[in-house]
Amino acid sequence: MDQNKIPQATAKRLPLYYRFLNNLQMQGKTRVSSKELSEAVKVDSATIRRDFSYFGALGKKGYGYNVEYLLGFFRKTLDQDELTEVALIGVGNLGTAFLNYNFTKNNNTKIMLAFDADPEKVGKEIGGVPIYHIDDMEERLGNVKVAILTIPAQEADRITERLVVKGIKGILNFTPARITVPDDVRVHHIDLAIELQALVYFLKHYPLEKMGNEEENTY
Amino acid sequence: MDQNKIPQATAKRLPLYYRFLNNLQMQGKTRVSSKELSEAVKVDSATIRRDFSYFGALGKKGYGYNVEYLLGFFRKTLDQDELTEVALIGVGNLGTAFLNYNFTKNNNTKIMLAFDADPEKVGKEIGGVPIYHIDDMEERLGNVKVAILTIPAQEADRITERLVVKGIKGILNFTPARITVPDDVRVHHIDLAIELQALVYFLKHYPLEKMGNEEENTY
DNA sequence: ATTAAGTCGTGATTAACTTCACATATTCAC
DNA sequence: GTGAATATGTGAAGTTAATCACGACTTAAT
Ligand SMILES: NC(=O)c1ccc[n+]([C@@H]2O[C@H](COP(=O)([O-])OP(=O)(O)OC[C@H]3O[C@@H](n4cnc5c(N)ncnc54)[C@H](O)[C@@H]3O)[C@@H](O)[C@H]2O)c1
Ligand SMILES: NC(=O)c1ccc[n+]([C@@H]2O[C@H](COP(=O)([O-])OP(=O)(O)OC[C@H]3O[C@@H](n4cnc5c(N)ncnc54)[C@H](O)[C@@H]3O)[C@@H](O)[C@H]2O)c1
Repeated sequence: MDQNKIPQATAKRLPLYYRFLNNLQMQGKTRVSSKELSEAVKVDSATIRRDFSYFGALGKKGYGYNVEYLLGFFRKTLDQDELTEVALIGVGNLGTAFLNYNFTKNNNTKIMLAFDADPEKVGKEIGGVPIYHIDDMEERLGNVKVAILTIPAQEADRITERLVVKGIKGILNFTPARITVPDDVRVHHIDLAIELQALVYFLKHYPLEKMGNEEENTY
Repeated sequence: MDQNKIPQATAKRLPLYYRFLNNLQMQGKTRVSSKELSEAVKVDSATIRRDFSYFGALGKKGYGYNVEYLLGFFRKTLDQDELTEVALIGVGNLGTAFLNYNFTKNNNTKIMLAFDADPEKVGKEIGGVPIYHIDDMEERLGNVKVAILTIPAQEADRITERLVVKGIKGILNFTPARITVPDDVRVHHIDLAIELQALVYFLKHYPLEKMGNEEENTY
């Protein structure tokens, strides 16, 4: 691909920058510095300049960055004009929340369909998204390449296997199960129970100083 | 604190190890190697051995680790016997999901109370957790030190300010807002829209190889 | 007792990312 | 114009974490 040299850490921050630049533009601001951006998104200003520099010289010394220009640049870079269709598997507590939300704000992703094993749920719609039976998954999935997994952990391996066979390439996994996939399938785990436990652990074992800020408090 | 030298990356994996060791014990296994663990939690076996080694020599060469012993050790290290009380702010789509779930499995954290601004919700219970009005937050919060934030983004700064004044030390922030806190308060951002966008970005710009696995597919 | 297989713990290395610090360029007020 | 203020882009240094690779020890089988 074009820019394979961009660090993954940078790539993960791009949507954040993009979102904030959109806010700025809606407020009518035409210009922004890395320092301003830094305060808003809580990322060190040097890191922001470094991140931007991977794409070339986007700013002007002594001036900063032009919001309009930067926004246009990121719109292209982040493929904001192409819609990526997503499937959601498991319409329980979490799945329902995601369907209602559906990542509507300024996004290039949309949950198009959902699956569940519960006949009570099948046939209904939530947030405009139709819910089909899990048995019909293969025939309904079509060309969708990204799935959100919000089923019970013990179902995760079986369903993942089926998703992979059907050609899914990206999975956002909310189950505690560490699923096994071939090398060409990307899985991002979001393990909410662990996030909470880790936060508690850090609070007890890594106390922060009121002043001094040696230790960063977000990461 | 006792073990301030443990890398943050290691600390974040501890709950994961702990959970899997629990599973092993329930299956009646008495012994486990770093290789087996590695396959289950998808962390390199050398990394696992290094992680454990920060706590001393927990294993035996040629044998592996004793499940019972390791589990006992981590129970203490992760303070699994102390309950950390948590408050949830904003009982909407996400908040409701968390209340129903309430991190019940083998956990040392519990959502004790919730707050919302909507009079329809106030006075009810979800998953056994009482919902109070946000106006009563200060008087109800008591000594709770950890909060989960699931309110609309534009409310985030105002509520955060109040939480900080009341003495909250850890916030799990699900809003897209990058909240501002003093140095002694720890915030973990979980930005679900960005996680999805980042996954899509990686799929398009960092294609993985079917074989070879140069690039790790989870992180 | 000897040997082969298994596994840990860790020094050394490599890799990824962040932050410092400053030369350089631009803007703005007067 | 001129000078002060501003802010980028980046080489260099620093930080953190992942991985390699192997000596040392354990187990179990013959
Ligand atoms: N809700 C939370 O706050 C929370 C927090 C942390 C982790 N999780 C994890 O997220 C996952 C979902 O959690 P939840 O609270 O939404 O659970 P849930 O039980 O409310 O929902 C699971 C849904 O999956 C459906 N399902 C079951 N088997 C299925 C199958 N084979 N195919 C398709 N659908 C199937 C069920 O009918 C149900 O609707 C779980 O793995 C859970 O551990 C949830
Ligand atoms: N639901 C999702 O899938 C999802 C995904 C990504 C991000 N988020 C973010 O998570 C947050 C919550 O999302 P949601 O879908 O649950 O929203 P929601 O609108 O369903 O719920 C928000 C809740 O907060 C309450 N509230 C509003 N102002 C309040 C105040 N001042 N004090 C206390 N309570 C107040 C509302 O009454 C409502 O119950 C939002 O910031 C959203 O951007 C949600």
